[in-house]
Amino acid sequence: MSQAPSWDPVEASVGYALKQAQSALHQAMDEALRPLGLTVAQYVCLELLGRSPGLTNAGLARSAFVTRQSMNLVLRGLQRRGLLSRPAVAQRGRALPSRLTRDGARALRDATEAVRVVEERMLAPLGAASRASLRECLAACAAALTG
Amino acid sequence: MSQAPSWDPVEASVGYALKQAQSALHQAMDEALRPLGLTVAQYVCLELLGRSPGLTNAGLARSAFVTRQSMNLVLRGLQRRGLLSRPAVAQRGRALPSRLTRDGARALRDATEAVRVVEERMLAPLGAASRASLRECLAACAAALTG
DNA sequence: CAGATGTCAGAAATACTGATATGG
DNA sequence: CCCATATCAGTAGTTCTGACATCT
Repeated sequence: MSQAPSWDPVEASVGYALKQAQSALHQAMDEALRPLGLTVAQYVCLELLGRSPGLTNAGLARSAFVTRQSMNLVLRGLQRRGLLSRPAVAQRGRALPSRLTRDGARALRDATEAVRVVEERMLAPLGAASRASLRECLAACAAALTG
Repeated sequence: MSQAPSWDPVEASVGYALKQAQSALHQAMDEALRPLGLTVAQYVCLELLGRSPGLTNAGLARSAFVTRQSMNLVLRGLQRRGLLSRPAVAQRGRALPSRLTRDGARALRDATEAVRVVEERMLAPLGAASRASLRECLAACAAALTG
C-alpha cells in the first residue's frame, strides 16, 4: 500500500479532495496520538470536554460526529482510566455531565500539542489568509448541507 | 440527535471544520444514493471504475482511502449484482482488473447525477474562484501530510 | 403529549493485524 | 531479494437500527 493512485487528481471533485484531506489528517493524528495511548476519538472527546466542561454523552456525540453508542464507549474507557469523571446518578433529567480529572487535563495538554504539530504540518503550504478562507469555506459547505 | 452543538464554531480549527464538512457530505451522499440501492463506498467504486476501467482491487482501495479487505467486499457485492466484471484468473501477475458492465454503467450514470446535485448544494454558497481555491487547498493539505 | 437523554441488543460494514501464496 | 498483488482468518471498533425507560 505505497504506490500513488494513477487517477489524475486534476479531475478530482471537491468532494474527493475533501475525503482525501480528511483521511490524511485522521491517519496523521492517529500516528501522533498513538505514542500517547490515545485514539483520535478519545482525543476529540478530551478536547471537547476541555473547551466545554460538563458536556453530556449526547452533546459530545453530536460535536464529534459519531453516534451516542460510540461516544458512550469512549467515555467509559476514559472514565475507567481516570481521565474524566461522571456523576453516578443524574442531578436533573437523565444527563450525566462529564468533566476532566487532573490526569485528564494533563493528558489533554500533551495530546493538544501533538495534534497542533500535525495541523501545522498540514497547513504549512498555506498562508494565513488561505487558512482562514479554507476554514470558512468548509464551514459554509457543512452549513449548506445540514441547513 | 437534532440539537445544534453548543460549542462556538469560531474557535473551531481547520481540522474540525474539515471533519464537519466531510461528515455532512458523507451523510448527504448516503441519503441521495440510498434510493438507488447504493452505498457511498459502492458509488465511489463505480465512479473510479468509470474513470479508470481496469483498476485492480488494491488500486481501488488506495483511491477510495479504504483497506483492500473492505474494497474486496464492495467489489464482490457489485460483481454479484452484475454491475462489474472481473476475470476469474489473472492474465499477468495477480491483478484482477475490474470493468463496469452495461448495468454498472447505467447505475453509475444515475448515481453520478445524484451526487452531482449534492455537491452542487454543498458548494452553492461559494463562487467559482472559491471552489477552485478550496479544492487546491485541500489537495495541498493532503500532500503536506502524506508527502 | 413531544423531545431529549441514557441504555441495551443485534446486525452490518469497516478497519487493523498477521499470515500465506503468487508473480514481476 | 524486494515489492505488489490477492486472499484468508481473527480481533476490534464503528455504525445502524430498533427498542425501552426516564425526565423536562
